[in-house]
Amino acid sequence: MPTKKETYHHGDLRNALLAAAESVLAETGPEAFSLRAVARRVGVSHSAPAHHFGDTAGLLDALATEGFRRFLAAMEAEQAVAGDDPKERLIGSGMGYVRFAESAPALLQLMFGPGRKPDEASPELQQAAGASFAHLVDACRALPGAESRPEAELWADVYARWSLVHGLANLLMSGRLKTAPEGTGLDREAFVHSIVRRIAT
Amino acid sequence: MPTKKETYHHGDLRNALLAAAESVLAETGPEAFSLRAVARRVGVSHSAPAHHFGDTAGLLDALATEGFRRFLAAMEAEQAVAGDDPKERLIGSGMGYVRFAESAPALLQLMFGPGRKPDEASPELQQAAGASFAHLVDACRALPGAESRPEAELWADVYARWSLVHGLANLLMSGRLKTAPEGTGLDREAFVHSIVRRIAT
DNA sequence: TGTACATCAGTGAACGCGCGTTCACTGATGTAC
DNA sequence: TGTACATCAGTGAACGCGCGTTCACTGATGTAC
Repeated sequence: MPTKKETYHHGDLRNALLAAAESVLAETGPEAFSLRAVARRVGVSHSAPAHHFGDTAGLLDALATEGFRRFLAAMEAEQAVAGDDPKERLIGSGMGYVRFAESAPALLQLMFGPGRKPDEASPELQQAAGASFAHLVDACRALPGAESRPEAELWADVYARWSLVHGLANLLMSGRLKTAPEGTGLDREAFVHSIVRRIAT
Repeated sequence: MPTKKETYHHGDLRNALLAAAESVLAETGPEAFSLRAVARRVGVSHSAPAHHFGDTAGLLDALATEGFRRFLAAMEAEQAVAGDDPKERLIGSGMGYVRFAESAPALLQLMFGPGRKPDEASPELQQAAGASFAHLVDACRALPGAESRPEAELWADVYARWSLVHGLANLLMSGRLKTAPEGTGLDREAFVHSIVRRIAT
């Protein structure tokens, strides 16, 4: 009586491979990423991944797609907690963005990093990424007074907010803001929040 | 009579290797980077790079150091052109930041990307990176009214500005802002400038 | 309910490749006398 | 000015390694009758 079902067929190998790929990416970095390393982690033959994803790019593409879905979910969750005020909701989304970056940095790097040009991605990936962008645009357009602003300024607002939060996420991920600067009297979380809050001004 | 001096000794192999490393990084991406590829490009034996840099990490560390120096020079140059007004000078630095990112994206990725944690870098690299950060802080402290702001807000200003410009640079590099959005009536350069300008508000 | 067969999921040996590292070497340069 | 010798810069063959890809295979599952 085996503890696990030790069947020849895995049953959910595709998802297991995705999860393992994320771990490998997080633990060993993108340089050391390989299909064989992923297969090894799942305990499956090294040629199994190709069955599901074709090649490395296929696996990473699928992983990035899943990443964007979780990313959007993280922003929506924090936004929902923030209540009804459009400003607070926008700030909530921003905090969701940053928290996702801290909880899954390797994934965010994969999603936004170089080498994965948006227009070369699979349709699923493009759609998932597009939904995240739409979320941001909606949150900006919901701000009071947004409808009366010129289009050029509105778009500059959108990209400035995106840039700020995206840049902050990257600085945090690359270890450039491990603690709040001395003299602020804030802990890191509060300091980060005080920066993110500026997207709603 | 050979066209070039075909001496056994290269003469300036170290710099030639750095330049080649940058090209390789830019053209084939960090995944395909290898000491052998760099040596090949310079036309030198594959074991020559190890003579100068020890290993891959040593070469990349040296390249990142050079990157930070050029990065700072780019910001200082644009700042100098901007004139005397502290706001305009800050905006100039920001534009220098963004332009450097567009002219040498692979280098900026190397400098700020994951895997090169700042506190594991060589002293030269840390110093070059520190000088760039100091440049930003100085530009912020030179703004009118800066001396009367609370320390916590001043630091939040610094990091918010850095985040915005750094995030914008990354979005540009990853191909997410190839043209200004429709309806803005701006070209890309002007749109980018309208975003960067917000760091001086 | 039983049987035959097609399809699907995963195996594992084999291959060729580019990599980093090592090491004995050789050509060029600088310095001491 | 000439010679000897140490040092430095770069060579190239060899090695072992992990990789992606290929391919004939086998075990499990589903479907038709």
